[in-house]
Amino acid sequence: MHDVAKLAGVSVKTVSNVVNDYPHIRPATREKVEKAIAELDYKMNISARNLRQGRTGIIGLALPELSLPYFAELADSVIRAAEARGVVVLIEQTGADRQHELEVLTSERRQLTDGLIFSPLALGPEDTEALKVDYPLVVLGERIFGGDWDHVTMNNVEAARAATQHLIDQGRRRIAVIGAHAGETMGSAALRLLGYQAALAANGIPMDPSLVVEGGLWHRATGADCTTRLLESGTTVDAIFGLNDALALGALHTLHARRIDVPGEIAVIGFDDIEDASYSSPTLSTIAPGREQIAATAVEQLVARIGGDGEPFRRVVSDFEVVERESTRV
Amino acid sequence: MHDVAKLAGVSVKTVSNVVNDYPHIRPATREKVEKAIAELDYKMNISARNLRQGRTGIIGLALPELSLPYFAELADSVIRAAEARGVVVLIEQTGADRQHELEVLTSERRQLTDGLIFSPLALGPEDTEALKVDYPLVVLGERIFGGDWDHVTMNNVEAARAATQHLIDQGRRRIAVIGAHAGETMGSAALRLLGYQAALAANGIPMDPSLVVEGGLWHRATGADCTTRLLESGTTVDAIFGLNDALALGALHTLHARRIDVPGEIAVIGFDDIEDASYSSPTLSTIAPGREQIAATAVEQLVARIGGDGEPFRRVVSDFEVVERESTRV
DNA sequence: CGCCCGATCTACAACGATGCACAGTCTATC
DNA sequence: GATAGACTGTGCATCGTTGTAGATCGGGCG
Repeated sequence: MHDVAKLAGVSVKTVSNVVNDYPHIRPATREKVEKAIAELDYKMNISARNLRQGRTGIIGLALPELSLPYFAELADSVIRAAEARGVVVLIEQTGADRQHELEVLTSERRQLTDGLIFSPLALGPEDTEALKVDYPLVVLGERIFGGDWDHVTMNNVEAARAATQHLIDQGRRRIAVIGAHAGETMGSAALRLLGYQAALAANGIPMDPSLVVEGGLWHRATGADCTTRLLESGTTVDAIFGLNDALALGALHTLHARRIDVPGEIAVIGFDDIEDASYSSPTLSTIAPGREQIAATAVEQLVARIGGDGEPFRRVVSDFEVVERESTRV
Repeated sequence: MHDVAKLAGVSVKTVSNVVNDYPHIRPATREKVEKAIAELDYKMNISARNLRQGRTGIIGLALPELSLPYFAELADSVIRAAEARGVVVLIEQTGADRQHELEVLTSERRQLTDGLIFSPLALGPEDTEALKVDYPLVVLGERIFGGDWDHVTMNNVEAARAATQHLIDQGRRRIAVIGAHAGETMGSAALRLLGYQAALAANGIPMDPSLVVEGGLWHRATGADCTTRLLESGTTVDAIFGLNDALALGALHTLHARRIDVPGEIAVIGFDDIEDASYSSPTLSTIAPGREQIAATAVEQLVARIGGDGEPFRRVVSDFEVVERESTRV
């Protein structure tokens, strides 16, 4: 910048003013400076600006792991949304481990980022305190509610109810759920299960515990495994609601292996609308949770906070949609 | 740091020396300083250190898009490998657009990263010059060869030959390829096609142009579309080699929709071994390209360069493996 | 006993940008 | 014609850290 100033015959500060679009500069001066910048191929030193301004232009995104398609697609959307606002994204993987999730909040890396978008999977209501941090934070998902931070989430209960209702509308009555988490009162599993129960109740269908299958990590392998256990339990089933798409895809896998017709014998619906859902065999009906909307809202909110927005903390609930595909099409 | 120094009764520089493990410090002094650090909960200002040292501890990872499972899984591996070496990863998506890929190389963001791991998909040999950059760069993939940079790649020709040979070993003779790129001489498409041709030649099977189906982007939709065109062309087919897994999964989708038995009528093999391949119906045979190894090697090499390694540029070729699953199991 | 050397610590000047206060130079306005 | 107020541009201090050179102190050695 010093060299540019010398070449243009102005002060260093004027060069700074030009690159920062300070309004009161004569066109002639601006032109001189810009010419000098071009001639020397000058690039601003970001580290210096960061030091001076106390900002880095980087936001953190903490999620379980990118191998899970839902999070990969979420990261994709977040990166795009961030780009549109001129910030870049540093991704950290927590592996859905509670300790690791807590570390992310206080890690040295928080120094490097202006704020954090955090999608916890292992934290619970007992970790509320840990989320009271002194930097801008936007929390995604349903693990923890009502704290002093911004929250972008979706209406899990309503969406799960809609998914279940969709199956009921097709005449299914023995609807199993796979991927439940016993004892959980918060979190996607609990909320989606609530929606499932609400739909049954609304239609006067009794809830049968043998149709609720526990399953820890929401991977395909878990879905496949849950389905095997379900079928081998001998209970009657005419539909399966996978609490996410990976589980549902795992279910399709098991059903296919056992030559059970989908949706003829058993209909299947998932949750998340990951890309795979459109390409499985049969294609998977699911809930589209408004991923783009969640990402855009989260980034927008975070950037506003970084910019000093002092509004009260907000909770944004995104829209969802039932997507009907082959796995439930009669 | 100033406050810590005052509290500990030493100079600022001594505090700096302590946190940087400078060897010549009396244990008593070190202890005093560490106590002060703990008491004040002091955290180093990374921006200031970055400015002073001209390093950020961040490496860039430029790839087409995270929605593509192969790249999501690659990013996952790269982030883990980077973490093991104490650096963090900034991901940039190029959308497989040539212009965008060129921009990534000169972007202002390169200031923020100490080096770049770059997986181009649209660049070609004519862009060799653009890759001659003044920061550490490790290139992944097969788009461009033999330049002045480090390269981590896999043996595409051999792997594709092995995949094809696997089909031939099962008695298949009318083996189609989907996802070919006409006119390309470099890049995964061209190399894998070479391997395919080599396998046919080695087994005395004539190459039939009607079995080579063009397809631009290697998405599932493309694979589904290619397969439809292939089947409607009326040519005889008893196996399909998808140049990547997404294409092969798309093919499975179309075959399923048309009620064509896999592998009974048509066997299918892919390339990449993404997680989906284990959970499709039927499960997909494929080539496992040693993703972890590629990621680890790339990060290791980049970090070495950043550390000032001045060795000649290296080209590392990773191992691969044929993974047999249901889609080719007789 | 004096000198040299290593261990230990300190002062100062950077790294490259920007906020602030201030000095001129020009318009409007009365 | 004087004066307030907007335009333009400058110099200096400063963000928090580390490299460099140098000060101080003991101990070993000839």
